[in-house]
Amino acid sequence: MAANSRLTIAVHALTWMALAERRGRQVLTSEQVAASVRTNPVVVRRSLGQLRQAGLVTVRHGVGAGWSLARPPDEITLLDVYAAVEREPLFALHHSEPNLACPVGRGIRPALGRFYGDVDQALRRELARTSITDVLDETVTDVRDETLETGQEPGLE
Amino acid sequence: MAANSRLTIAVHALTWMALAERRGRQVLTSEQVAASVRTNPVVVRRSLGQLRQAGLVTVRHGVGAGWSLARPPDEITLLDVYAAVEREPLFALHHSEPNLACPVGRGIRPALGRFYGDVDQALRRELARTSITDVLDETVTDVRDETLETGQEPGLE
DNA sequence: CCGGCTGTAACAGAGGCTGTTACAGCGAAC
DNA sequence: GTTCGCTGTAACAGCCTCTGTTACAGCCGG
Repeated sequence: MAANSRLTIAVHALTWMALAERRGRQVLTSEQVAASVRTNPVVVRRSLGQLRQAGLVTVRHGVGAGWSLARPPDEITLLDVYAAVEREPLFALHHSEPNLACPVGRGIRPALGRFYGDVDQALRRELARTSITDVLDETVTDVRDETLETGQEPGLE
Repeated sequence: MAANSRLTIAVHALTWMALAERRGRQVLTSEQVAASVRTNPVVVRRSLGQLRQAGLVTVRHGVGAGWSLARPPDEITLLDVYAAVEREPLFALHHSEPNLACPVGRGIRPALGRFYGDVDQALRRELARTSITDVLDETVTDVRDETLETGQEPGLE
């Protein structure tokens, strides 16, 4: 278990929802998504819950409940997903306050904050360049020949 | 304790070494650096050890031992420090293999790997734009009036 | 040889993430 | 209104990372 795979889980879920939508299935349950990601349905619900709070997906309760995309998948970018799922800044400043008697200790936090802000902006600009549709197209490109043309269903049910 | 502050610690250490160098002190001990960062000397040695492996600093043993910059500080970029200090990729892929019976499960990992690679490149491009000298100048700008002109020493000894 | 500092192992505490169980709540369908 | 399936969420365990700390061997200039 290394870094944090929340962005991957969320994008995987959205990508599969986009594929299902293309095939006319508008609603998926957390269990169906979990079958593709191969994790526990609760993990998927936690992830989709964050996406719901960000307005990227909608949920229906009651019998026949499940999740749907709230927007066309080409209007959902990786930046939207990242912002919904990651709260911590990319780089943390000092955990304990540095020595304010030292010029570096006193001045480095605002300075680093500015540079880190620039890096964060660059990261977000790049994330905004890719949509869920882009991910889906790139994903199925790799498997089109083996699977899609045989009409296989998108995942276990 | 939130995210990871290793980049901050390493940049802080290098920035202070650059300031000390400007003032004619070529060698600093881990304890002197730790006094500015306000952490344990072992933490500093761990961090500087990674920078040494990356060729950014040199170390002297024996009496009068300590650390020096291996290159002029304007030739050390935040990317150099980042590469020396961070090993994990920015975003992790799935911990357990997704369901290969699903087209998304099968194709999404290489697809995401490509998009994540683009993001990583953008991040590194931005990090490469800033040098330790830039950080030092930005840092002392904030405190020049209060401290530098009074000739105060850079940190506790 | 001495003394000071590095290099590194070992360990503890805190916290995050994933995975899991359990259960209350909701609402469409009947 | 009842039923039933799924959501929403709490609670917990296991694992891992990071920071901080102690301890100690190794190195080398004087």
